[in-house]
Amino acid sequence: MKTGGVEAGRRFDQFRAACRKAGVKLTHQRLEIFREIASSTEHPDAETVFRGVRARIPTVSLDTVYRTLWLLDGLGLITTLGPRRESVRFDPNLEHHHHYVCVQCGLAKDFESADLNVLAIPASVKKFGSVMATHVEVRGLCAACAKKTASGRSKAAKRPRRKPSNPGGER
Amino acid sequence: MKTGGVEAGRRFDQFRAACRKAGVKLTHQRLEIFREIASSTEHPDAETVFRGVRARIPTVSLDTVYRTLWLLDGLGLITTLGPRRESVRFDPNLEHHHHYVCVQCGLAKDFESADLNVLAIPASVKKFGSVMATHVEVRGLCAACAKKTASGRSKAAKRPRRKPSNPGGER
DNA sequence: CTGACTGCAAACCCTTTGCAGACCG
DNA sequence: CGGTCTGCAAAGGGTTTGCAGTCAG
Repeated sequence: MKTGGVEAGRRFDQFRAACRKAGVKLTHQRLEIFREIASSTEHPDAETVFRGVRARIPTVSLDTVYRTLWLLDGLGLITTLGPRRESVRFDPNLEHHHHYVCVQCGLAKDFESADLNVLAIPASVKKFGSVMATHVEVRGLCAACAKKTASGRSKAAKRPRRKPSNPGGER
Repeated sequence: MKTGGVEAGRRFDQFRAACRKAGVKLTHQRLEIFREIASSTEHPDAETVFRGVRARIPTVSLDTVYRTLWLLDGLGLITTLGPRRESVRFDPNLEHHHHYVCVQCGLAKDFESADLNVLAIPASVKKFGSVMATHVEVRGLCAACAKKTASGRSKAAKRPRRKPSNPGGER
């Protein structure tokens, strides 16, 4: 399973260009780690990427994989799925509802919408398995963060490694 | 911010009934932990619930909070947000896309849909902050899990504490 | 050559678990 | 009273970091 050669080539160029621009070095490890994740149609975790890369570079270390993955994330070449490294969050709302999530602080708010409860799901999804529920996640910058950010950098300059925010949300 | 007294009362009754039916004891700690999460409009993590409960029961321990939260989850009185305690997963797909997620094994697949890219978001969401993107998450039981489960219990009897599945997805 | 990068191992944080005493029913 | 449940402390597992040697530019 790998993406077409042409597409892949374009992504590699993007990668090189991004590295150059960001002034980061283009190492063998980084190239292979990028290849591994870019060719994956799944959403691997670090360990999985690690195993894949290790097949070609037996000496890579898991930490390098982590470092590189976050680097790629910082360069905007990949993203993360769901909340970045956070603790599990519990939800007392049992109604069918949707979420607004702040991309910066992780604030999560519920909202309801009858329209969104009955979305038309493409037939192609059926091949993955049964459909039990659908849920919309709206991402944006919450009011509080917008205020804070207004007087500073507009892009997240530094990726928040651990605990990017207050888990409880606003309050 | 707390839910109305009447609503809250109903939820407490539900809680008591569920405990009785499940044969679990109704302890002071559990009651307070339930009160804490049920009255929260946020989606607190265990630590946050812990802090709230500790204000009323100074001797509670964080582990009891964890145990109780998972118990409530098992009883169907609360749910968790996003993937349960898993490692961070990286996504090389930068296009606007949506996800199919298996509730059992955590398999995550991408799918695209022009219709879903342009959902009408309720105006009420605006009050939370800016809207940058919307993303639909379809939950269901993937084909592989459905096959496995076919010959056994239909409900998840035991909550998978750690690493509920293979992070890489199918393959 | 030189600063950035890697690998190693130890540190960290969140979460879970074993055990003895406390408590619900 | 008996079986659960709690609190404590220690183990676990994923992720990050400090350091010295290595490599890209």
